[in-house]
Amino acid sequence: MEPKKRFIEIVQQLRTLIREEQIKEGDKLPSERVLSERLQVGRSAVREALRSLELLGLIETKHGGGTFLSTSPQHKLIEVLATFIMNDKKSITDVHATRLLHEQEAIRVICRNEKMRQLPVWESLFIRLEVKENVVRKDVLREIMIACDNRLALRIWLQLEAYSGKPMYGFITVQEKPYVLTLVKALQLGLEQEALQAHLAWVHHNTEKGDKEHGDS
Amino acid sequence: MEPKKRFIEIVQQLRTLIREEQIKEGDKLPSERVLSERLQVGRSAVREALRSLELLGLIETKHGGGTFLSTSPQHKLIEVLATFIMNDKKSITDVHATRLLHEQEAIRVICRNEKMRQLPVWESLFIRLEVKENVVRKDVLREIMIACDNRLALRIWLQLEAYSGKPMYGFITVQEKPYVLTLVKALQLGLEQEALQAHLAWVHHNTEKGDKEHGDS
DNA sequence: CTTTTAAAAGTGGTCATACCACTTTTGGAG
DNA sequence: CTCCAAAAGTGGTATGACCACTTTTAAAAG
Repeated sequence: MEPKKRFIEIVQQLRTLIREEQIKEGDKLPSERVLSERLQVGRSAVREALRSLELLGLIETKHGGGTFLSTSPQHKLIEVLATFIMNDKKSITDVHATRLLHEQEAIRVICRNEKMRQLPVWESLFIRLEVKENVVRKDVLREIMIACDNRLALRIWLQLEAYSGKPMYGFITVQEKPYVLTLVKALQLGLEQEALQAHLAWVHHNTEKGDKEHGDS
Repeated sequence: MEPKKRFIEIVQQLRTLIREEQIKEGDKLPSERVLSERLQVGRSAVREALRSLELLGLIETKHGGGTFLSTSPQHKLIEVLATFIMNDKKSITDVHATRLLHEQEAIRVICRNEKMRQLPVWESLFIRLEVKENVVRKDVLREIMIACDNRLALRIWLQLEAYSGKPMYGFITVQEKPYVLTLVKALQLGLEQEALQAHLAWVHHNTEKGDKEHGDS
């Protein structure tokens, strides 16, 4: 085997430390200076490892505040990829297509798995939609990605989602609500084709119209 | 907008520099010291940007040799992800499932696109397989991923593939050749279901038997 | 006592320097 | 010309010093 990169080792050590220290999501990590002493490496080496984790959205850093385990992953990964290898408009298309790809597969997986279909989250979503509560688009899709139980795919999707921009953060409008309701219902019943179709129709509806609203900062 | 992270800016500057300097894949980039002077930032800042690009497989660094634009992307991304957020055996399962997901979608896209189906690469592959030439498994799948023309998905797949390990680098055996031939032929003819099925059967065949051979270092 | 506010300590961000390990280039010996 | 050792170049790491910003602390004001 080729010799491991240094910062990969440090990442592994950080992982062990986090587990031993029982550091949970949102908690503060030891400072860079403390870490460099604990791990017996220079601060610059620690920073390179932390930078990698930040790029993947696994940690968040606040200037002057500290380093924290991420709660809701904010990555920079796709942003770097996009600015670096993609020049033209095709970047947006690719991100969109790749995101859709993951969502469609998740729907397939869920439809074919009885336990996933019976998760209470679907009933909960259905009620929230029917009761005219404002539901953010992203939330529905995130639940789907979470349900299909592939943490790696979830990570990738979260990164794609964050780069998809504002439309994902908008509320579900009255016009598009039928698509979502159909999607959720079809998911519960395991109607794969219907669910896939509803999802596509929904996404298509959103991309046709240029929504500008978005929920939170 | 929130103020951009420093290393993101530097990544963009690097991109501009690479374009202006006409640096192509495989070419050497200016040294870290030169870059830090050209961009008027510290060497550590340059290194953080370069580390990000390396993590994404966009550049390769050789200790004592220099920094080069990647020809065939070498990740580290999935490795970091896997070692950090995945503890148990499920990591391997997730990587595998996610890779399959991308391959299946690529097959669907190709089958539904006439131009992609008519690419000469399929005929070429078919001949190479029939003539008993040794063909590496990874190569077939990579051609498929390339053909479907989603650079982002291709990047992600390449990273997943690299983490999938040795089986991908093995040669296609006589036993599994029928699956591959069926897959390629079905691709050309646009027989979506048959292609998907052949692909699954092939992968299943490979994961059942534990191949140890692998082609190059 | 509580509230307010300014100083101090802590932390990430950046730069500069020095040194090490390794590779590439160079130039002289044969 | 070939071969090989020295020199130069380059990435890798550690250290120290600042800066900008946040959090904590403690003194001052009410």
